[in-house]
Amino acid sequence: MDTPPPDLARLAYDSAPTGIVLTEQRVIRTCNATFAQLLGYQVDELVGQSFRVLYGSDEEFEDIRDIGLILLQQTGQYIDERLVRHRAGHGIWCRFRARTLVPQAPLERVVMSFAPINDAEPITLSKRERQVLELMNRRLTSKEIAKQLGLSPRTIDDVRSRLIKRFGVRRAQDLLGRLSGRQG
Amino acid sequence: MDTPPPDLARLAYDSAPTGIVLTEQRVIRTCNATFAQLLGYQVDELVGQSFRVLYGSDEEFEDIRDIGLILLQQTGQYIDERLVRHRAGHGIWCRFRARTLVPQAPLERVVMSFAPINDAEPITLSKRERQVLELMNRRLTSKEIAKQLGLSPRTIDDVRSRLIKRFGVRRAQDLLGRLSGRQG
DNA sequence: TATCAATACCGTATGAATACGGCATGGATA
DNA sequence: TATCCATGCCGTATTCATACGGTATTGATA
Repeated sequence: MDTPPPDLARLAYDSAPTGIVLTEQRVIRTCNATFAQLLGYQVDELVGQSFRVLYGSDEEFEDIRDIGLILLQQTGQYIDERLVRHRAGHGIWCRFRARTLVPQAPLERVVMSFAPINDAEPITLSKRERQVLELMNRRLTSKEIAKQLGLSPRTIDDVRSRLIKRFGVRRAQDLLGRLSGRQG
Repeated sequence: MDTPPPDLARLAYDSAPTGIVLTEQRVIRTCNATFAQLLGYQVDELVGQSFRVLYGSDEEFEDIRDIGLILLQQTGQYIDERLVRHRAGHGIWCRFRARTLVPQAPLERVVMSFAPINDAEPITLSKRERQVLELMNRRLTSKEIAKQLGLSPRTIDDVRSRLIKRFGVRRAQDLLGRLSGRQG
């Protein structure tokens, strides 16, 4: 093709599956379309706004003695689940991640992501299931996995058959194809 | 200041807390720095690569009879948890989201996000806890919340006191400030 | 053929989360 | 003062996930 290449990074940013926002001193400097749409706004309605608009009314917005801020300072990032307010008034539960670009002054410049929590996610694994699948992925047998995790081989079989039933596949191996392999 | 403004959208994209990738026909066209770093690469090592590099070795990469692909076609998006392979060989469990930009041909252009799953996330709420917190956020009393959810008022108290203990706050109201209010 | 792995189906025991009850206390407010 | 609400502490019952045991079947493979 001879058409100029589109700005794919910009496209990826705007249509990312999670909302992304960059704030400076709590003021929104940029956000992607996904984020604006999530909350019922247009991007240009949000840019320049205080982050406060996303939250419940009369919280003491300046109170910063907060777990989040401390972790942000110490580790550079912070994760939780939080309720953000849609323009229409209702709340939306999101998995929230924040990363500061200036650890010395955590709020100076922060990039955040918001992913709506779907209470009926079709695919959710327990910690144990993830452990077993990871070792299955390395072609270990039940016995070997059991030894690694300090469990009975029988228990590994349990985990496997649970997964088989839950996801309706024939062999647990299929899950590896499904969860780690193809598509997308 | 007189310095030209930085490209904040670009900055937000690259330093977003979640990895973001755009593929065309399974070939990576762009990804952010977070994604590359998550897997142990430089961005320019990944651009142009087949998405296959991220996954286990000899999976039949072309087999597309997949839950994911069907949902991607039907709903435009797909979410699961999956294991991606770090350059160093070990697996990383990620919460995976895909959104296709061309529903008629789902793989034509896909934007995905990868957020590492931390098994010891300090803040995780159950569905019930989210429901109760959301209604608390609207200043409803236990009785009112109970009526809304079809539960005993006593049970709402339970949920509240569980939350109070778990997060070490004095009043459940504090959680609203913490989970929905300040910071970031 | 003999062996081993994965699967299927039969159990049981434990622990955690959830839902509920009673009751006592402290604080706000009508 | 009387009432209502949130909280704390004492219970109990149910459900589900997890972990484990035995045993039988199938399929690959040494």
